[in-house]
Amino acid sequence: MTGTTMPKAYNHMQVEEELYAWWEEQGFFRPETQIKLGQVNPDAAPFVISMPPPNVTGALHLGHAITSSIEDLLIRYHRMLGDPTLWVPGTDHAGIATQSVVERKLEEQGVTRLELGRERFVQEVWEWKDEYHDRITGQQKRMGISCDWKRERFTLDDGLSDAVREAFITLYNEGLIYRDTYLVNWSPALHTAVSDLEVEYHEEPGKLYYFKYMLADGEGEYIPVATTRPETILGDTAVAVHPDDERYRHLIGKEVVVPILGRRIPVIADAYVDLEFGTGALKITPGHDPNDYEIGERHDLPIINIMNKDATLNEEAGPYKGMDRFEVREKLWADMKAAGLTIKEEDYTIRAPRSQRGGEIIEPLVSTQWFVKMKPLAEPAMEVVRNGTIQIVPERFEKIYFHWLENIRDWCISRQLWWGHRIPVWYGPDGHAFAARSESEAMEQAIKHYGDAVPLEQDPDVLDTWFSSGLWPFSTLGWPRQTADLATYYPTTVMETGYDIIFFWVARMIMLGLKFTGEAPFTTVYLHGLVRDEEGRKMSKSLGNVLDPLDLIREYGTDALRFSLLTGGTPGNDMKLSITRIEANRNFANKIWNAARFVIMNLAEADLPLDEGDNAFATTYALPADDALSLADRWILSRLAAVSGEVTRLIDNWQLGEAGRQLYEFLWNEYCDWYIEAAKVRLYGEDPAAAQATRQVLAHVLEQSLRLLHPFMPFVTEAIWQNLPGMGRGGVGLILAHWPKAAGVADEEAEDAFGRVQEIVRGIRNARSEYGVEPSRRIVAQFSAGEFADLVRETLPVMSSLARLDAAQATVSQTLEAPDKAATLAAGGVTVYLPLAGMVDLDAERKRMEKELANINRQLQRIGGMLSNPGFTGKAPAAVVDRERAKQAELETRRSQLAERLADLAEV
RNA sequence: GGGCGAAUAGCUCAGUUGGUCAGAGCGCCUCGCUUACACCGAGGAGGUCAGGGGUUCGAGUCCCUUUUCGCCCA
Repeated sequence: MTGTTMPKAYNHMQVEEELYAWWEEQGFFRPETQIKLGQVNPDAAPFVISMPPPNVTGALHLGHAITSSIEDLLIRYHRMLGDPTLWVPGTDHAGIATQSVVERKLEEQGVTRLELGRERFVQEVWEWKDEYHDRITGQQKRMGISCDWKRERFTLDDGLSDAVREAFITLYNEGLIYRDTYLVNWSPALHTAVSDLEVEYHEEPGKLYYFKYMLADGEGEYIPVATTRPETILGDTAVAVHPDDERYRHLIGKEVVVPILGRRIPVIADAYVDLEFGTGALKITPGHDPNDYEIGERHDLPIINIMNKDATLNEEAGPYKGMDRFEVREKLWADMKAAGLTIKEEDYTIRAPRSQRGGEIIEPLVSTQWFVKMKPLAEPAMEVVRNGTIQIVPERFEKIYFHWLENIRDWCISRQLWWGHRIPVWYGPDGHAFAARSESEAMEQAIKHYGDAVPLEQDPDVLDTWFSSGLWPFSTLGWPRQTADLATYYPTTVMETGYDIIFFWVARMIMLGLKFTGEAPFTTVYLHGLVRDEEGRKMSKSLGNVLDPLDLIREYGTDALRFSLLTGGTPGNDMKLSITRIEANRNFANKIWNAARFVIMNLAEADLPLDEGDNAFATTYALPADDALSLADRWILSRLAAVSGEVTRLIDNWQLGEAGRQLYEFLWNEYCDWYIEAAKVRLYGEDPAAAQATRQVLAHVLEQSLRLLHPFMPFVTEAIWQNLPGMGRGGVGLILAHWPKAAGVADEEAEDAFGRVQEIVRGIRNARSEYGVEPSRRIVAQFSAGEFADLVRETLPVMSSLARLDAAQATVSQTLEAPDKAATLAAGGVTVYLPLAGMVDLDAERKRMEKELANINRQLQRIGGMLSNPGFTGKAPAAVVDRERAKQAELETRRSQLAERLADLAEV
């Protein structure tokens, strides 16, 4: 045994950054390198992922970490399969989010955006972007992601900006983009319109205010009305009642008087009114409520806008002009109370519309904005999912996807911001709009239109960030230019992201992808759940409870974090972060490290032949001839084949977590706990050929397992692999090694036989423990092994080592007269006597065996019931019935063994 | 109001064509510094798989229903 340079404990800090730099420098993340090195079949269909671009708002959180973990797993897996693999990274300018953080930062310095002016402000944001971009990519590198940094994009890059303009102009020319004055969601804090999706509704305690709408011509007659927003009374243009409502029918067509303002408005009938709610009469404010807006359209009601962009009231509010809306709510109500117009207030839970970004109350406000007509885009997007061109995983999200698209509304895409893609529209003096790629192009159009050059002014607004993100899968590959990348790598393969942006992003990419490229932008949508903190709270972009993955990486290592995120949950379901789990997975990395240390220490002197395989990337340690294999060797090889097949199948079926868990169990519980321990016997034994064969199997199984584990834990596996003698020749990394082919057939005989060995060893260990035998003491065992006598003889050295038997004193026979004072156990089809001189209490022994016997009888009864049921034997698959029969036979053997022994004991 | 998800050992969670599926990690109890690993090893305790009904030879696993929690949409 020689030494190794591998330290006793795996030190992730020592290897991760260095390995990452090496991978990147070698170009391993690029498909070009795969092709150049011959690692890949250049004609094979490429595997491509467009990375969901993180916002350049701030630091990454665990949501990004899970995205990185899953996507890198898929990328590494496919690269190892030999597919040309491309992962396109990038970042998103995140209009509202970034603009508001920079604004906040400036405000802290005592400067406002308006003071600075558009140009200088945007410059500030670019500086912010540069800083955070570097921070973000730095974090991603620490996560170990193997994306092609040379193809990195930013949504405001020139190329992507071209794509945005191209998309806008195309839609505009087709009439799918239009400008209109409409009731939109207005953020008074950010001074911009936002889309429906950017409004979140929160249930909050509020009040329902009941008051009197006095009839204009009645003697004190009034209609009672209830509202949660009294300030909107000032913008009312009607009061609506249900046409069938007996209470108010006689008032339809009459007029009522708006409190304080004294305007006269009509009482109208509309079936929208809910008879049960409030008083059954509804005040209508078309200018400040979406439902009222629709009712207003139906009845041709005037729209009165009472609000300024900052949510103070305007001159339409009469005496309340200049006051904030919430102030008015109080003041107006007080004034109405004084005027005797109020009835009552009651507590009421309101659904407050709040900005997804800043959390402020959103006000519905009429304003002129740009919209995308969605219906024509939605239909094809539904079709590609319906017909299977795109598969959504987990499938249940399809329903959500369809529901949204079926009820889609036009998309408000203009934002009154400075940070983003400027709307490519110029206006002539009369307001005529020209959509163009540049001002000069707009001028050409203007000259054609007006017959002469006129001063043009570009629309000051920018586009919704998601408009550019919606083009991401193809804009990053060069579109609208017909580049080689676009031809080769588009459509992409998998879109992997969180389910929370299925509407914001996924649906829009599908719609825009189909529209502009004629193809679905990817074939699979894989949606992961949200990572929550330990209290189960959502970790969201600017909520504040974000955990920096870097802290976890520093403490536990990237592999531990990745493995935890990958195996900690199931597809599409949220996951609470469990620190103890990360710790456990750190330990797992250490476990593998040490298993490898052990193997390598024993390998160093040995001359290990290689199995060249199909090519250098498949080269692994050769296995010894079949007849040189021990039972344990055959067993672990059979297990490796099974696990390798299962892991492959599970990844292909998107069961990434389950695949990881199987590897964990295989490596820890089978390879380390059983195989390595069993291998030590032959490794340190007298027979050099046996030792050599064992080394080969140890090395082979480890090497193949590292490949399987690499996509889950890239660093520790690569670090170990680089230490494996003979591997990594020619500067190749595990990162490019080929995925293990479903090797060898299952060796059922070996699995059955070794299973018996395990049962016997466990039985003996259990007995030792129960009798309190000192761990270090070697004990005598006598096997009455029946048909398994040969097996027991063959594996006696291993069992002796694992169960600390005195091999020299052990006896093995087919049948054996039971010794008088011995603990007895029936396991693996054999009876084992442990003559623990002076330690065996026969009464206790009897009790123990009776208990076990009872347990066996219980099981036999259940199986007997099943097997005697013609329904079961007739209908269940033969394999299931056979398995139960075999189980029954095993149990009957054990029962008779135990019964026999009990009978013996009875005579003592 | 509609839809979806979750409810499994003290805690965090697995369990995908219904037939060793009653599991893992952590925690807990007993031992142990055996030359890879104490970031470890061995043994052990612990759950009527939320309640009820149904389908089936057989159901955490499918259907219905109730309860609790969470999310999405209106």
